[in-house]
Amino acid sequence: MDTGAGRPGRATYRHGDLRRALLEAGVELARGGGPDAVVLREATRRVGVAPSAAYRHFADRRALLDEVCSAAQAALAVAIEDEMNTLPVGGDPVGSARAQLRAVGTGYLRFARDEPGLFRTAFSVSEDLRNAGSPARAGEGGLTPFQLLGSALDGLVEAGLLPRERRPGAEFLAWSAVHGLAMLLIDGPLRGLDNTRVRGVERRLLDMVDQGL
Amino acid sequence: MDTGAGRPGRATYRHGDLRRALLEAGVELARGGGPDAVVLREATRRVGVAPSAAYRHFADRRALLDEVCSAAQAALAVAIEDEMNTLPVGGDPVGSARAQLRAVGTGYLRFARDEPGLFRTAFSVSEDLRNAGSPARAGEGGLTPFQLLGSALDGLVEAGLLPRERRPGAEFLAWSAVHGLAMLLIDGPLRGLDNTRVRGVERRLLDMVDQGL
DNA sequence: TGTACATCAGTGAACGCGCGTTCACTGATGTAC
DNA sequence: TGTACATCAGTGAACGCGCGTTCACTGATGTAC
Repeated sequence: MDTGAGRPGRATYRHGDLRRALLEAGVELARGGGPDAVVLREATRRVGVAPSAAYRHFADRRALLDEVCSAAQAALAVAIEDEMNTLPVGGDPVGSARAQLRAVGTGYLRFARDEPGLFRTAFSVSEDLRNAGSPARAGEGGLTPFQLLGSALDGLVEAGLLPRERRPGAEFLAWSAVHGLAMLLIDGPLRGLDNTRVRGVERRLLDMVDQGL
Repeated sequence: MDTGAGRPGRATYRHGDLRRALLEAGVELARGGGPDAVVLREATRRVGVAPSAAYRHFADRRALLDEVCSAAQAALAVAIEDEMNTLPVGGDPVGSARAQLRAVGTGYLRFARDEPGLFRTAFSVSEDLRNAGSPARAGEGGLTPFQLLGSALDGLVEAGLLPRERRPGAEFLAWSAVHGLAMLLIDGPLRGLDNTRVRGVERRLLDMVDQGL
C-alpha cells in the first residue's frame, strides 16, 4: 500500500506519517476554533494515537502550533493567488496593475470570511516580518501573502500609478486597511453585518486604498 | 473611614466594595495580558478574597470579562478625547474638521500602543454594534469610541470635505484602516518596528484615509 | 439605650475537568550476517 | 533464504497544574422592638 503522497504507508500501528496527520488535525482544529483550539491532546485523539506520540514529531505544543500557523499562511497565499488567477491576462497595463492589487485585497478578505479560524491562526503566533518570506508560508506560486502584496505594489510603481518614493512601506498601508476590516468582520463589532453590506464596505475600502495610496 | 468614592468603606472582612475591587483587578489583568488573562481566581487572589466571593457580584467569569471589556472601551474613549483636547479650538473649520478626524485616529493608535492588553480586551468579547453606544463604554464626554469617530465624520460632512451620500458606513472604512494598523503593530508582524518607523507609518496611514475617504 | 434577630457578603473545602508533559515500556520494522 | 538483532515510533499510565464553579457554613452588620 502506498499513500501516493511520496511516502510509504504502513498497515500497522506504526502510523507511517503521523507527523503529517497531526499537522492536518491541527489545521482542522485551527479552522474550527482559531489558535487556541490547536490542542495537542485533541489532535492526537483525532488521529487515534496516544497523546505522548506527538512528542516523537513535535518538540511541544508550540512547535505544532507554529507549523499550523505556517500552513494557514500558505492557505491564505493560495486564496490570494486564486483571486489573481481570475483576472484576464494582458490588456491595459495600468488597469491591470490596479486590478492585481485589488485582487490581493479581495482574496485576503474572502479568506478571512471563509476561514476565520485559519485567518486568526495565521496572524496569532510569533508572527514577525522575519518569517514573512518563509517558503512554508507560500502558495503554489512560491510567494507568501506578504510577497504577493509587495509584487502587486511593485506593479503599481511600474505602471506609474504609485510614485517610486512612496513605494517603501506601502505594504503596511494597504495591509492595515484590509486586515482591519477583516478583523472587524470576523471577530469584531461588524460580525453581524449581512452579506450585501459586507460586500459594499469591502468595495469601498478597496476604493479608499486605491485612491489614498 | 470613607473611601471618598461615594461609597462607605468598611474596616471588616466585609469588603465594602468588592465588586469594584474585582473589576479593577480584572482591568489590571487585562492590561497585562489581554482578555485571556482575566482569570476569576487570580482577580480574587489579588483582592485578597476567596474565589467563591466573586459569585456574590458576578454571575460567572464571562460577566466579569464583559465589564472589563466595557471599561477598556471607556479607557479607549478617554484616550481619543485626550487627543482631541490637544487641538486648538476655533479657527479654520475645514482644517479643524480634518484635524478632529485625525485626532481620533491618533488617539486610537496611541491607546493600542500604550495599552495593548486593554486594547485587545476592548475588541475581544461579545463585541457587537448593538453595544457600540452603551454608556458603560463612553469616555468623559459621554461618547463611546465609535460615537467619537462618527461625530468626527459628521464634522467632515459639515465642512464639505465628505459628500453627504458617502457618509453612511464611512466609519467602517476609517476604522478598518486604523484598527488594522493597530493589530499589526501590537500582535502582528509589525511588532518589532522601531518607534520612528511606527510614527511614519501611522502618519501615512492617516494621510491615506484622509485622501481616500 | 439595650437586646434579639434576620440578612447576606465572604469563607473554605471540595468537585470535576482537560491540559501539557514525562517516562519506562513494547513490538513491528529493516538490516547485517 | 533464514535468523539475530538494533532501532525507534507509538503505548499507557501517571504527574502536577490551575481553572471555573458549588455548597453548606459563619459571623459582622443593621434593624425591629
